[in-house]
Amino acid sequence: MTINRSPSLTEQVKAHIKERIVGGEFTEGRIPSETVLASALGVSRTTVRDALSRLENEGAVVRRQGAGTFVNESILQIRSRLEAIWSYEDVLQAHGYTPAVRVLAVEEEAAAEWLAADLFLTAGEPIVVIEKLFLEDRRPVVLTYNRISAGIVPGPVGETDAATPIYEYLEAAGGRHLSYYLSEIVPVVLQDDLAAKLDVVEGTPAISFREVGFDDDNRPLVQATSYFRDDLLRFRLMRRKDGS
Amino acid sequence: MTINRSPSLTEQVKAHIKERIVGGEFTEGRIPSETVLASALGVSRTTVRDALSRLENEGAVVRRQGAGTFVNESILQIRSRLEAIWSYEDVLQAHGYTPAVRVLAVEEEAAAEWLAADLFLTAGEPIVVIEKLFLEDRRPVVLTYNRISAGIVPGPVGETDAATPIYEYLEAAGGRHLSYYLSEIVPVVLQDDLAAKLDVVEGTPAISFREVGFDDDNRPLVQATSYFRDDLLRFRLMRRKDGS
DNA sequence: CAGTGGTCTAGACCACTTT
DNA sequence: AAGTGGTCTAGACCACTGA
Repeated sequence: MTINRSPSLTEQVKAHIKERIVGGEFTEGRIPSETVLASALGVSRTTVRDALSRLENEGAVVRRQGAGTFVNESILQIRSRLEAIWSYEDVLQAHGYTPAVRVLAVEEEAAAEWLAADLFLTAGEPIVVIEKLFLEDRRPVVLTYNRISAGIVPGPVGETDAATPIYEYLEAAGGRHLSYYLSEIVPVVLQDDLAAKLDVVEGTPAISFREVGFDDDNRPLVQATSYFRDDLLRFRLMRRKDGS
Repeated sequence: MTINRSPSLTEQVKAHIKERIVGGEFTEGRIPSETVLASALGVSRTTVRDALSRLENEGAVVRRQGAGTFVNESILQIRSRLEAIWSYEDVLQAHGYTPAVRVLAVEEEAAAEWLAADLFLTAGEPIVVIEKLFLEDRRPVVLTYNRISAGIVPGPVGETDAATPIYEYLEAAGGRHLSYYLSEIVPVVLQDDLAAKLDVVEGTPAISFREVGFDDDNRPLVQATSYFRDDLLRFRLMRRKDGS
């Protein structure tokens, strides 16, 4: 491991430790002490602590005062961690599928009441709706509707634009950085249209996300509604006592 | 604000800032700079940074290099943040309900195959199942099944034991500290028994959690399955780019 | 009691945003 | 150019765990 700046030392140390973790180097789950790591890597203990804190936040390790720092085996298995999902293609890939995207529709509409409220617009303003289907090989897994104010992406939205992940597109076309989603988890029963598009029998229960994506300044950028095939993709989550 | 140890300085600084946030003191959303806070509170900048980091992890504030630290208004509204939920009574209270718990059953059973796998037992070992219903005034909102190895709580489980939050009970009766849950989010359609207990018409879609609670040593303590009335309690979540 | 992580300080420099 | 958060150091002491 060669140490230089950018990415930061802390980030490099974090990556280094993570590598050793996934490499299975710490067989009993115990990670070397902070002092040992610091002197081995030639950095201060503070830097090592910073790196370990970030790994702890991700759930990769657990620290116990007086005892040591340990690998969190159970969390490493999870491939679809709800908090960490940003690209459905990545998620499908992590599940061993060969993902594909199909753009079903790109339409301009007038913002409905509820949508206007979500996006801080006034009802009737023009918005763009992108309807996409994510597939593993041939079977549909996720159906998404992204709704963006036409003011954010002035040009017409092409098919290839629509096919790129929404946060990339917002960055490229709108120059806006998608920072976080506020998501609502809603149970639904798939009927008619939705059942047909996801290729399931009518009446199949499914999870639906209704979420709003914000930029760094807490301004809403996009409203998204998604539907998932529970038999092909099931979400997991770590809930910790501290609430992080 | 008087500063003394225990809780730690950092924790006190964090609490202090949080108070001022919820008190609406930072009207434009801007929090004083780290240097200003440090000298005003008579602590080092490191301590202030530590406190702010924790607030950032909770989603309460956002930091932007070169610009400042800002209150995250949107997250403060959320009353049922999925990651932070540990007691359904607290959640119901936060929604303005008057919560109540009703213990429907406490039974001893032999562990089924799937449960044994979840709890690292062998099939057939004795387990205790606690069935509880959480109500707001008179309407049922949450139905939970907690399954614990009988070896963890050797004594018989009384009605009042069962009524206490599961993590408190495990602490008191079993001397085990519940550290985190690994949860699976499953869509279901409420039928028969479940529909009756939650007082909804058959065929109502609902969210269900299937989760396993672990202690600090990554040992499974309890398996829980829960069902929610979507019309009375809907879960929300912040999904950030970094993945924490 | 030795070793671990937790807290805290004071100070330096850097990267970035804003004016 | 001034001010902000981001990184990093070296060192001290404390709280806790485990042998």
